[in-house]
Amino acid sequence: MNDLMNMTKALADESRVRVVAALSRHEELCGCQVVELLRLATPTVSRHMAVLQSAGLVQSRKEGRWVYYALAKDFPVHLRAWLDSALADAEEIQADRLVLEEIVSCTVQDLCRDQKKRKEEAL
Amino acid sequence: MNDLMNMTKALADESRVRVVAALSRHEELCGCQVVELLRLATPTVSRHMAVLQSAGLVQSRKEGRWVYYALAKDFPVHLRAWLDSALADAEEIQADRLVLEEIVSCTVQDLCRDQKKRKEEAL
DNA sequence: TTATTAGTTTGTCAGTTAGCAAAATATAAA
DNA sequence: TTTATATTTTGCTAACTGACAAACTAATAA
Repeated sequence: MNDLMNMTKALADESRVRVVAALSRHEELCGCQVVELLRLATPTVSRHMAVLQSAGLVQSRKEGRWVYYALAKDFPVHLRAWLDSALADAEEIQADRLVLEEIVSCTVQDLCRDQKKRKEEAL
Repeated sequence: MNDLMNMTKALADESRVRVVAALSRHEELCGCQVVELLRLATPTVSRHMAVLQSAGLVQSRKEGRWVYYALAKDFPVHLRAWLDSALADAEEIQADRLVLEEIVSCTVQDLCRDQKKRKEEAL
């Protein structure tokens, strides 16, 4: 029961569901790409990813300075089916899909550089 | 997306998941039976059932003084499959099953009478 | 080594939520 | 009508959660 509750609680947040939906289509996303998608502060995103990981819904691997996230290999099949059908025509997810195409069309290096620039301009 | 989030938030509470699991096996349960199962204060249970209903996971009908709850007719199929498999051998749910057998073995009238007695003794 | 940078951890604040008691509502029984 | 009773609503408190900034870690680059 505890395992299930960790999952339901992880899914009780819109940002985290959006990440799961994104990973359902994109195989792997690195931290800065998720930051770009959600447009939340880096620490907040890090927290969200930690919650998803400790719930067993997401796994990660580290490559150099970057952390790549993916759906857990044993992501519950029925859960995925439910999410897919429930989100099939959700506007927010469709918008995310467009943003994601942009995000993955450039290298993570370029993406990080752009983010840094934006952050500096915001001061 | 909003519909989905209402569901995930409704399921992000152990008591509410236990109720859904109970209704997955018992077709209909009245309010006092749910109180008996969860052993929470009546107002608390009423709140939980309201959350489940406004999420569209549970429906209710009123019969005299009693309110009977059931899983919503259009309860998402894949969600149900996920919950069933995830809770198949959860200890808490197995314990609930035994309690439920007791609960449904007497009439709601008798159950309410017992609850009233217990409440008076607690003063 | 020193500087840079992707990500995490910590501290704090605002908003949300589960819990109960008490009051209110609705329906049946006397 | 009055009483009893099953459930809901309201008001309150304590615990939890998401957000950010600032400090910290880990790993590459100069």
